[in-house]
Amino acid sequence: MPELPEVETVRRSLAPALEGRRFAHVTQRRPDLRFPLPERFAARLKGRRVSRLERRAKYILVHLDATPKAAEEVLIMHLGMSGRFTIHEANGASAPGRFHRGMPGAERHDHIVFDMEGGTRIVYADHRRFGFMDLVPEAALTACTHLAGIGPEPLGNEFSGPVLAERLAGRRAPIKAALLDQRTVAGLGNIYVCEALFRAGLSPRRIAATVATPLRSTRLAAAIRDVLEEAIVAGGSTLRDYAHTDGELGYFQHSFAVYGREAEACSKPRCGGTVARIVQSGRSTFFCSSCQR
DNA sequence: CGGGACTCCTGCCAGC
DNA sequence: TGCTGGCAGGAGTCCC
Repeated sequence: MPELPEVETVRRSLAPALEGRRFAHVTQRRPDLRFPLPERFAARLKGRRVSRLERRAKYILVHLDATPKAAEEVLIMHLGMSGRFTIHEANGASAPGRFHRGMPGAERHDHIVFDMEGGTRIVYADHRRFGFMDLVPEAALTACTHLAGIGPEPLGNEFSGPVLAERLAGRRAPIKAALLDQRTVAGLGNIYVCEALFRAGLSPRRIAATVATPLRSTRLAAAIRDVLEEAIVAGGSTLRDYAHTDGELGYFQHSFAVYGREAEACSKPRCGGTVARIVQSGRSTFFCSSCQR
């Protein structure tokens, strides 16, 4: 399940294959992913030159140059939970590990194929089809339905304890739910919320507004930033469906302190607690009730 | 408007 | 061995 570190890892590996290049041909193998693809999606991309790739929250933004007929546009891509890109270079060397998980017939889920000038082929596969793509005018990007209202980037300069405190003030939801809400902070998902709350020593059940103190919000903001930065360095986490564009796996999952560790001893020195699993708003939450308060 | 429940989809795995 | 049911979860929609 790609969260910010996984999406950032994908963005970085796609960038050299896309930036400065044109789409020679785009093959759309079904009319929709999670949502219908835009009208004439493949035709509108053909011939367009990519200026740069950017990430916002869990979205990859592919900026397209203007043409005589069209203004600058942005291809918005969201991986959902099982979206995966693989890059196949023109020399015939296809990405190793394409079917590394022994997925017979996986090509059934290859929904979009981007052929770039120069011969590089980028395949988007998404067997659960929770991902989606959209094409919007550059001028309308920040106001578009996907991005409007999304909170600050946790790795950006605009994110800090006071900023987080302001966004949690008055919120009656559990802090776990508030952090999963992309309007609070951009890019967090179930895993990194659990890990950040553990590092900050805060209970996931705590009412969000009670975290809006200088001490707690500063501690939590730092924990969020630290865990995301460490995960990016590790190439993200690989669970179930996520893999890099070359089929390689991230390895941050080995660094999880609580996620997926139900009934294990808390890793905090001298804590002595046990990792518990509870369900909050239909999602598993892992935490140590001994040192997370 | 905030918050929670429900929904989409498919693969995988535990349990019978 | 083969089937079934539960689970995984990002984010949109709907309802209170």
